[in-house]
Amino acid sequence: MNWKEIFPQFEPGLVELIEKEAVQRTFLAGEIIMRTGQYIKSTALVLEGRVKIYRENPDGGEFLMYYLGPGQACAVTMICAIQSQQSEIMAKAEEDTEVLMIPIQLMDDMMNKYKSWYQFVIMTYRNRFDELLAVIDNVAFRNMDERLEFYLKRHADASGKKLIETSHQQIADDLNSSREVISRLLKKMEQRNLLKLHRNMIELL
Amino acid sequence: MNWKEIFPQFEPGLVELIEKEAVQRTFLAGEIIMRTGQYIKSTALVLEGRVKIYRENPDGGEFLMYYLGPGQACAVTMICAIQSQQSEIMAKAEEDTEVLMIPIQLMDDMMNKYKSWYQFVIMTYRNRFDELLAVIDNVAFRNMDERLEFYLKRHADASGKKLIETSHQQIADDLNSSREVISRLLKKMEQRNLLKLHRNMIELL
DNA sequence: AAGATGCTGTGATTTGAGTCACAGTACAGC
DNA sequence: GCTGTACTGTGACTCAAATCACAGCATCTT
Repeated sequence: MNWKEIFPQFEPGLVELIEKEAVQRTFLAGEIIMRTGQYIKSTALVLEGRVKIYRENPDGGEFLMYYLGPGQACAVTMICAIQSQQSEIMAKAEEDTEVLMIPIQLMDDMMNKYKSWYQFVIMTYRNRFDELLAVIDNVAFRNMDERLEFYLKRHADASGKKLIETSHQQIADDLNSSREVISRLLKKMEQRNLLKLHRNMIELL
Repeated sequence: MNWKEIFPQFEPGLVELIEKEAVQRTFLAGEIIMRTGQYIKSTALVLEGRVKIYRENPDGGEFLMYYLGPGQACAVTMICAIQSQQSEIMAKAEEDTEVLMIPIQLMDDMMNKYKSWYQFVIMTYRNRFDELLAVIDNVAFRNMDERLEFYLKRHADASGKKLIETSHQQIADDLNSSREVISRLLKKMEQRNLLKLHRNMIELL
């Protein structure tokens, strides 16, 4: 997988620098990329696969914030990286995932020298900020059924598939709800012909 | 009110530029500084007073995200400013408030030229991001009583006073709850000797 | 002073969602 | 095949919070 095709907007000097200094790394599905409280030493750009950014709650739930796909980067990593601070969130590979790790020491210099990097960082901030706003909207204003619909839609968008391979329990964790509630709501959606339920799989219609 | 004392970290060249190009403006308590969907033409730095950043919900509530005090700036304004995009949030003066308005055309240049500005912007991003994470934690994981306690504490911190001058209805709006629920919870807190209730005023103990 | 308006307190009821209990089903491994 | 494990479906119950209904107060207006 050639990262230059995924980030075509980067200017030549920047490409060279990344070529020289960055490390490409693979995470297997389920592997934790970053955990709460961990110190950050590099910024991660996603090349392939899907990364789940979530917040761990006191009693074990994994409250989903958003997914990162190819061409995206974690805003938290960037901000933390710049100030070498601790992260407040968890990142996990949902599928086998390739990332490009850029050491934080380079960040300052890159921001100053390469306009295309600077713009990429700003765009990343804005997009992640907007995603957080959407999450807040959902938990603050919507009922579980609406949140579930939103969740399924986003999952499909992020993976590009109509088939969502996951258990009801996993969805409940992501939404900080309970399995029974999700099962019931899914059943209702099936009756409304919005989807079809299978074992470990939901088929959107 | 001299803004240079509030932003002592700004370097001389930057101070000069702001002196020349920025406009100082006063908003009266209750005045809307920015509304959802509005196009942004300048970034606002708070000099004095307090600005409430909130999200309007479909049926009229004002869901509180955070307050901005002297020395702080709105991250959303900055991000939107840089890309001249629409805002997703509302900003309102909670008290009479002085702000310094910096035209967006200058942003790019300032980011490139002045390290102190660049650092200020990055710091602002990070702080606001963290506040949003805290908001998500609260609505996702906490019950109303805990959220109310957090709300009162934050209000006191932001205003620097032990007296919170507001109605139960206003608190309910900020937390996207209902007046009766808040009244009852406040009563319970009063019985636990955490505060004392007055008309349009809550006294923290 | 009388009335109007807005704020607060409190019971009764409803509702969305979480919890408990348990049954049925699909699949993996032996 | 049989068996254990993980996933799913459903009824019954509980609980937090929203809603409804109203009454008492404080403050302002005229």
